[in-house]
Amino acid sequence: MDTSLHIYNTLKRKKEVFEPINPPFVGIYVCGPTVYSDVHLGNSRTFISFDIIYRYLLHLGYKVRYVRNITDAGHLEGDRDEGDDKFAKKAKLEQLEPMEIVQKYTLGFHDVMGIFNTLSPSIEPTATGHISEQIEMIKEIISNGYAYENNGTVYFDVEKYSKDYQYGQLTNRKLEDLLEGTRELGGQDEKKGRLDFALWISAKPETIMKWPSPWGWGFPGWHIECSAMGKKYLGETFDIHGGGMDLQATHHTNEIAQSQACSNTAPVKYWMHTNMLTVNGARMSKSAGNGFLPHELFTGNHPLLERGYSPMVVRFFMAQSHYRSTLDFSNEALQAAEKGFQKLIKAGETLNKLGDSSESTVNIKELKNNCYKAMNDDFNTPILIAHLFEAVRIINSANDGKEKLNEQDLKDLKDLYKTFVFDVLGLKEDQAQGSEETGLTGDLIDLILNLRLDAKKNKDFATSDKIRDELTKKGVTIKDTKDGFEWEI
RNA sequence: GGUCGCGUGGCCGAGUGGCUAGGCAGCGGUCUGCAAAACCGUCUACGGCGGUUCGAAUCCGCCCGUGACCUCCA
Repeated sequence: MDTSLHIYNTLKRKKEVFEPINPPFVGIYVCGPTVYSDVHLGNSRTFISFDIIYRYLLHLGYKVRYVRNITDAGHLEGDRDEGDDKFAKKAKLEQLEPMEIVQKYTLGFHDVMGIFNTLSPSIEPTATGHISEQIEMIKEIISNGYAYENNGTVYFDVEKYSKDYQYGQLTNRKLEDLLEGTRELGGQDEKKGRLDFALWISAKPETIMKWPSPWGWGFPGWHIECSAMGKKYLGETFDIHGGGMDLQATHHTNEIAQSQACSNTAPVKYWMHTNMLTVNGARMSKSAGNGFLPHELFTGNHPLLERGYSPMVVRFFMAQSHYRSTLDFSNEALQAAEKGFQKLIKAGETLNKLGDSSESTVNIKELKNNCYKAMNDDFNTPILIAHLFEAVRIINSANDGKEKLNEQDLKDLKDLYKTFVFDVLGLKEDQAQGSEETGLTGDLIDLILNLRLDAKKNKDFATSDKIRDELTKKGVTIKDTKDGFEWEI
């Protein structure tokens, strides 16, 4: 059986065996957020997906350099390559400095990533911190003849480039088709070709964020930052480049073009794209106005939500679908995920209390192999989770005395949980709302439940049920066991 | 209009040319004073019409529906 890791490569439109360029090192670049507004849940999905990919690569023993940029300049609205970028516009709106906008939403982004238990990237470079690298790259592209300057703005010459390379290879599009689908030029445009995009944009007198360049004061185009920073930290050709599927046709296509035009090498060996989060079948996006913010989800403070869901439930919910599939968002689906997540975590707690047996009625080795098989097949987390629920069944059955686990089984199961549930899927126990209770409250609940136990022994069920009902109303869940009770808030 | 996808049981969501993922919900049972939890069993689907095949939900064709991208968006 082939046990090597397979990755679906957008460039080839098929799964390929993953062979790093310089093993054991792996370079991975993921397009990070544009920090001019709060990240919504759809954005989060991409970063959670790549967090699991990063974690699995680490688990396999690769020395991974994970680069995820922060776009803090140069991102224009619309297709007009003029005027202020998103940060300056937002700054005017909120009456702040552009860099205050950047700071505010960068911190917010990191906060959300922390809440979702994602690992920090190895390097998190910013566009504004790499202006000179971008300028150098643009100069190189111009001298290679694939870009031209007009009134202080530099455009990438797509038609020229297409004579030597395949421009639309990532999305399998032909130049003629692309040209057909593009709208007419506005008239006062300075571009030669309608597909040409800006590498450097000349500043207007009122532009706030601008830098000096060989072409005068200006700011970089959006696509060049990722090419420049990927090259700087991971080399001219690196292993994996990831991002959302919406970036495929434009951003990543242009990244490839820039790198080819600059260095005459393909920048990336494996392109990976995560699919969109949808709401009622339509893509969640900023512009559509159907975005959920993470904190709205946690608190339930949103018109479409009946109540809140914890960050780990959301993470589990996302891991239950494959990263290349769309995932639809609904109360019902979240509730199902919540139940499943709790079952998984509770079984993990039960596992720690199990005693071993001299015999074994289960096959943990096979289970473990199945888990690896699932992850090796293009990070198939839903299949992994299906296998983990087999572990749940085994644990709970053993707890009921219906399966027998020997010492090795217990060790292997604990190891399985640590590896896949916690290290790879990146799940952790939710902070129960009541976990910060003082010991006194817990003692009091124990006291009350001990009184209830006495009532039960005396067959005074009216009293025992009353106590249970009242405590349930207060949010304390009671489970009777053979000779006692368990409770949680 | 062009490119690329998708259509799976009540819901979410994998996968596969024959061996009926998984979670949630439902139903029946075991356990329990009753619950809860847990376990066992049950329900067993692949848009429509053709074709290839011993055999297709899985491959091919057509049709219908739906989505993404082609314009900023993870």
